[in-house]
Amino acid sequence: MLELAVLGLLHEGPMHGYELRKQLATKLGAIRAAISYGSLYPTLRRLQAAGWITEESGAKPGAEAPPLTSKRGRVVYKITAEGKERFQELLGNAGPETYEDPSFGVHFAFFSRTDQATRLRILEGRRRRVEERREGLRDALGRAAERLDAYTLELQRHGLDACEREVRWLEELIAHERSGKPPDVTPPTSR
Amino acid sequence: MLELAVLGLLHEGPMHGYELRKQLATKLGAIRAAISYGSLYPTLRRLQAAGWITEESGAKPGAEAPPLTSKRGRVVYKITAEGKERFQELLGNAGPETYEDPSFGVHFAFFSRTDQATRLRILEGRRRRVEERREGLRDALGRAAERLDAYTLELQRHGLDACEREVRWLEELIAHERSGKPPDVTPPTSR
DNA sequence: TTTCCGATGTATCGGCTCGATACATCGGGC
DNA sequence: GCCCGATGTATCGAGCCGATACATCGGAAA
Repeated sequence: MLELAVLGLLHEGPMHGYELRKQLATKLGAIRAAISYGSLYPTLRRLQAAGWITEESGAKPGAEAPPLTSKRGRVVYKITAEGKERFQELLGNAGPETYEDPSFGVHFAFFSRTDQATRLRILEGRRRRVEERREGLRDALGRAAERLDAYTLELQRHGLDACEREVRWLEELIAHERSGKPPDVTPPTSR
Repeated sequence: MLELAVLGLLHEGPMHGYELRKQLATKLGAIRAAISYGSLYPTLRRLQAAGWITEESGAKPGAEAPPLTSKRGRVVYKITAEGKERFQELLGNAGPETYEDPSFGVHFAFFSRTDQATRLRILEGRRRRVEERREGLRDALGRAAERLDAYTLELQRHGLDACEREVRWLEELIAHERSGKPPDVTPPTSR
């Protein structure tokens, strides 16, 4: 999940870890408040070991040359050609078949880099999963209503409401997507 | 998080792992579809090592005596007195200060075993966290609106909507809680 | 001026949870 | 008699998190 997000951000330009985390926070702010460094740095290692990204030690040879920090300078990461391929591959793969799947949000956040057919496939997959969960909650509210206390039932109702709302949201997105007109997408400094 | 849920369920009677997972699925259905065995069994080990629960090997000395399974019979877990104390302690502790905190739902699901003051404290804590997240998303939508593409913005809007909805839900619950009248709580076979 | 603090920055560690997998039994339908 | 789905216990590797450590830098307060 982080793999996709990191590749997606580095696709827009080289960055060091701290900056990556901040960008992640705004780009994925709707999914998760912030990414832990305990996840980020190991992910960067994995990506580097796999050859998807490379490390460029801080001091650029260009304009502002002074090595910004004396000891252990900032490490700038850059996506490779293989990394871009990997990114496209990950964009197409739907996440696991669970409702709690956090990767849907990541996929969605990078929809402006995804072709319409894939967008539709991902949206419909998500809809199916949310619908399944919705049915499960409806059953639970109907079947075992007497065996659960009022608070638990209230929680289920709230969960059911959230599911119904998300399904409607997805329906709108799917309809909009099918209508051919992709929304006014302004790809962020797409290069 | 699982610790609280398992203690809460075993509080209502002894159970073996498989049954525990099923009960968990209905009780926490609004939080998480199902709990992985890869989480459940290690949790049972931890609880047992800490002395919160004990293991009663399957065959009861009572009526249906035949050892239900020949090899490796089902293992029935039972909460201890210390376990009940621990459960009450956990009920009072609010989870971490994050929005994604899954333990809020678990706390809520066991509200019928919680005193009203604690219920209010937990609800207000949750409200504060969701409000903070809501403000963060509002800022992001206002401030960096031009720097993000249409899909990312749509995702943020949906997240913001969910936050506002949850705050309203919490407001209602808090008002109801403050009005003194605890909802028609029917504690499930409280013993 | 010195001191202190918050932002910037990299990194590890233990612990929890997940999905996949393995293995075994039981009851019922074909 | 056979197979299959539900029941049942259990482990493994991997991902992610929160806590923690350490270090620098600019500016505000003292």
